[in-house]
Amino acid sequence: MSQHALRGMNDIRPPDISIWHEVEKCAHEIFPRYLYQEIRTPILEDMSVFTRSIGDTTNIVEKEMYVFQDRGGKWVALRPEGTAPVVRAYIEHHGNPDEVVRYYYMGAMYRYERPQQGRFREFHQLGAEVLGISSPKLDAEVIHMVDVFFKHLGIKNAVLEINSLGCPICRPKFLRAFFDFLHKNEDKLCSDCKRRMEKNPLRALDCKNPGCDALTREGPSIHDFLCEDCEKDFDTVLETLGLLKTEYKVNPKIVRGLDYYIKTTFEFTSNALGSQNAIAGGGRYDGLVRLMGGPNVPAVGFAIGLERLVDIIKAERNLTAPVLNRKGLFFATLGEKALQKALVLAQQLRNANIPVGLDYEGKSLKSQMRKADKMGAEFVMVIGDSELEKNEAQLRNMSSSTETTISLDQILQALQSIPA
RNA sequence: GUGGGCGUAGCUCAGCUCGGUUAGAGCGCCAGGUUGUGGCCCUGGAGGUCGGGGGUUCGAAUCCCAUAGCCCACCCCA
Repeated sequence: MSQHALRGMNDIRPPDISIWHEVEKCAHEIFPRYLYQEIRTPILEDMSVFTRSIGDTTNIVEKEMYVFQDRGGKWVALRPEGTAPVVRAYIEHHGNPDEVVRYYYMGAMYRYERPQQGRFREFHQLGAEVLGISSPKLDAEVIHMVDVFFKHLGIKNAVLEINSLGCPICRPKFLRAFFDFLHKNEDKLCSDCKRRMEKNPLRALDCKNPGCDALTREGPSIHDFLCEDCEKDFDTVLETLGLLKTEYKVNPKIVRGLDYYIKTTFEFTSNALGSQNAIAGGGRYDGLVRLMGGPNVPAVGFAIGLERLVDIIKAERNLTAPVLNRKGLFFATLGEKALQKALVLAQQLRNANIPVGLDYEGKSLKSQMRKADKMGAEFVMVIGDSELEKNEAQLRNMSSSTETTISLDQILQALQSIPA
């Protein structure tokens, strides 16, 4: 244990890596159907990209960001989330606010937190942002796309919860009423919520303490304070979700941890995880582009937590044992000449997209057969002196344990003529 | 930042309560059993500063202390 990856940072290796590949492939397949294009932004940004956007009093900015000065003295930060960098890139490259831009991204994010199940200091998000459309129908379509993505991966127990946080016009009225309510009932609140009351009262909605939970359910609801626009838009979102057959649960307690969200907010949760049960979250953030120095452009986005997603996929699949289907070929050679011949033939097969293994050290045939079996080869080609003389080899089918003699010049044809 | 749990082979763990000869098992890995044939089986082998450090003791994986780490939960979030 002399060297260890940093706390909260993990190596992603086989066999898990294949699930990651699957998830990535699925994203590249589905998101472009909705006209999203991939964007890759730097992992490191000027610190202000995040402090200005996420909100000074959020946990992320207050104590979770990896921040340091580079050698030139500039304050930089490892990105703790994906939206702000995408917005920064949007402002940098797109001058026309009438243009609709749709981006998706995936990559590592960093937050200095205490690790626990489903939460790490380096984690990966798959997200998307749409800039330039204010219609709530888009909100619904974005959410629907996430749902489609999950279904495509075979995820069954993801639940969508949705809410409206109101806008800068109506939210302050609610906040005042809610604060008054908390203040009146201060003696019933847990110590954490007493603290939250002053700083960020909305957070009390999120409290899992049974007493606070029951209390805030009795209190004023954001939905009684929504202005006409917000209420109409929220109805449209729900209506459109119905149209698209996406099941949802309205939950007035969905409060997001970043300050820039307005109106529609949503989370997908799963009971297959531990206490970190959110697998995706997002919402509308119409004011952010302006706030970051760009034009006044409406926007919607979301992010999916990939570690958690992979966890769920593993949990849901664990019931069925994986089936090993053999593929590829292993050259079992006897003698230096045969090995040389195999090295050359191996390249031909690899060029034809066939996985090929061989032994370089002149091990016993038994040993080579074991290697072939372990790599999961469908065929083994045995080449020895007698075969070399006749320019042929024994082709062994590892599933049926049958062997045929084939010409060394016709390996490719022979392999390709066998139905997979 | 707060609380609880855990550290012995690549992996999963036994041994620790009641300190005592070369620290074990299963799986995995390598080799042999058939000097030209895999899986099953049999035999053998490699692999461990018992997290690192300090202390008690004739003697510490085992008892004590303090450290770094891992896990889980709170906080918060993906």
